[in-house]
Amino acid sequence: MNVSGHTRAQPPLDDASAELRREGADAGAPGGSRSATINDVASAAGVSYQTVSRVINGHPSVRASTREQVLEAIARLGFRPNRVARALAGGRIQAVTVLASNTTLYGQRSAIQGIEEAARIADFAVGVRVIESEAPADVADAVDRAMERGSALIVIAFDRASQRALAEVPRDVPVVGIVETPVGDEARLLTTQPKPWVWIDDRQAASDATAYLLSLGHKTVHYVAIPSSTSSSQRLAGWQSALREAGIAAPEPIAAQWDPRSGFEAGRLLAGDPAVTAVLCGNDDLALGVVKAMHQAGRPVPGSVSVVGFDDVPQAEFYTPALTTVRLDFTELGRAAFAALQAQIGAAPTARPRPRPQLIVRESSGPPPAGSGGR
Amino acid sequence: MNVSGHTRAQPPLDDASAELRREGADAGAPGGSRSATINDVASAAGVSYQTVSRVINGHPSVRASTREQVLEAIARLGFRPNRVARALAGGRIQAVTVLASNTTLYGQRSAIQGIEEAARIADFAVGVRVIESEAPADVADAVDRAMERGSALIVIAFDRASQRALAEVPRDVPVVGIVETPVGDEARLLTTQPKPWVWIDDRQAASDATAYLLSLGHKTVHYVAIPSSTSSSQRLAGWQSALREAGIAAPEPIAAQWDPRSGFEAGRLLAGDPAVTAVLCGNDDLALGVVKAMHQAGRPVPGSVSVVGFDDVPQAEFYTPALTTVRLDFTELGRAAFAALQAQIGAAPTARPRPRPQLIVRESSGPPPAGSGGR
DNA sequence: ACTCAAATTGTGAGCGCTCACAATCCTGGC
DNA sequence: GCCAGGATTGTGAGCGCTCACAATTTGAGT
Repeated sequence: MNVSGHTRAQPPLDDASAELRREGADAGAPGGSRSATINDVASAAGVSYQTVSRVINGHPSVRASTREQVLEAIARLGFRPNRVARALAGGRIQAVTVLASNTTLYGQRSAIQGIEEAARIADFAVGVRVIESEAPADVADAVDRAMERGSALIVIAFDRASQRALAEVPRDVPVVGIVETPVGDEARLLTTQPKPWVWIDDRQAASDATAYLLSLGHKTVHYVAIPSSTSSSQRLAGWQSALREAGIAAPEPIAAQWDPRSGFEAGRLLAGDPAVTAVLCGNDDLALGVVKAMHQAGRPVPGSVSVVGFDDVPQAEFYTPALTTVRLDFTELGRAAFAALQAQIGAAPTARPRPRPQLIVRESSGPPPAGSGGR
Repeated sequence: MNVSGHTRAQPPLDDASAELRREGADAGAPGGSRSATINDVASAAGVSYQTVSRVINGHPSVRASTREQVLEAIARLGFRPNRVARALAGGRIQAVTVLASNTTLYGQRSAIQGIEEAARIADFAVGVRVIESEAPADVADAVDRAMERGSALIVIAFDRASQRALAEVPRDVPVVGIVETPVGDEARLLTTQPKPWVWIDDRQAASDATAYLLSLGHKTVHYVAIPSSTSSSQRLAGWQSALREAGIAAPEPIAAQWDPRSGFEAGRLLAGDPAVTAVLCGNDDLALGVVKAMHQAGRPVPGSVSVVGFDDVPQAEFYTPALTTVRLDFTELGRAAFAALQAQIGAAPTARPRPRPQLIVRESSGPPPAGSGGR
């Protein structure tokens, strides 16, 4: 790794890079001097600064002709309202901060991507703040910082730390939680105490995936679970219910983390048991690890064991074998979260379609081996 | 997908969630009323607001005893300086915005992760802004927005759009570019015109990886390239130089994108040619696609073809076969970028170690098949 | 033409903090 | 014991914008 430690050149500028600079800049900001303020626009348009403020905020009672002039001056001066000043003065919120415990896991990063995209369209600034640990102090700190005046919050609450963070957000701050499918008490509570939460309902999908494996002839389906913020997730519940419907007692789920290594370890455990012929995994990384472990244990996938994941990461199609998995559209979920936030702060809520999870059958699943299959 | 469209409950609050709220909050912010300002602290400590300002900014000339009192008042009131007001008043910069063309690709997302981590430690807020397209207007817009007063910039410039963005940042804005290894003219320019850029020097690594494949007995090594913002990347150059040193004419590199599908297509192309026994890929996703294509074409990896990637994504170890690849520490690169930024804006630059790329040999590479190998 | 309300515009104040400067306080030296 | 000069503290002003309100202009109605 190479780090050019030099400080950038000071005012005496060279022509080469100066030439590059404004090449293709949009209409505004001519010259390059300090950007125009609302006052500059006001005097340029011959109105008061307040009128300009009204125009840029879409206030109704401004005469059309006046608005025209102001708009023209804005364009001419390349004026851009200063978000910071706006926030200080207590204006409309124009920023979201995403609170998450991890920005690299597929679900979370995809959600962030969706939020960023929606926010960009709505001309919101987006901030990101990672919650360092589950420790109360860290959680409180993360919330405090993220809240800093002028920003709404979206909390990706897929684990304990972020779940706590979501709970700790003061009620006067606009917030939307991206959560696991509410279950049991929580779900019931939601009907009486609606909260601004969004989620992907994966119970049915988990059930479908399980039923699919069963239909292939497997006697049972094992489950390798991601950590759940709630005591029992709906993903797990869906798996259980499908098993129950088929009159099969659910085996003990294997508790794992989020990463492939954890899946690998779970896989090693499972590989030793010849009764294991079908494994449903909480996410694709886990599935990848399980497949690898099976492989190493001399149990080909799908020949000897079927493995199904959750997420459908872009790579899943190209794994060997290509992974059968449940597609979860986290990017869309992120967009939905942002839409919910807009609804909450009064901006027109763009109703979003609700794509459902979908089982994508590929190569990693098939009938059980002749010897052990058939029920 | 389920979206609870309800707005959050208004002031009439329920005890259950109220109980959750401040549970475990840190020392400060008792009660929950509007947070304390610098003035509250000032009167609580019996000094002027300016003295408080001096204390929170670590100004030297404040009597120790006074500082004590102020600090005590700050702690007692749970005061947190308001970042927004601070930015408005022209104080020290406390925010970075990361400009990138994509936040999900491994390199970029890892860099963002590193930046976030370093920024969090330095108590900086971090924003993210995606550059929509290469179009000048979009690029300019992204830069304009990101710049909005009070924020420094880090541009992840791995492709054309972001490279343009980097070039367009006005010179009075603190900025650090995360770039590809400078090459040719650009590298020469850097010696005279040092810029605040950081990069991972991957030329040697590319050369090493190529030499490694050659040492296994392959007659040549093919290269599947990621898009490069510079006309020729150092990754490509390293590959070429290793080939040249071995007295081998470099075959035409295959131009690809960043994604596995693109690698798959390149792989199909390559699979048809029996002379192809070793393929170096610009990243792991490409390698994954190439492996898949080879597999489908009946050319086992590494039995018939060796495939080597770049990045060492966390999954690489668990691919089948486990991927031989060059580990690139983008997270550390992100941290370095932030450190460079701090150096630039005067904050103490934490010198960062410089990890180097490293070839990780796993299962996807081996000697060429008996029939075609040996040189 | 004249009144009145509504529509439109302008004024005052301040968000919380930082600059630049002026006003104090203290210390030593004589 | 008095004064210079630095150390320490305080005051004034304003960042760019938004509130709340007051002032002005309209237009309808009679």
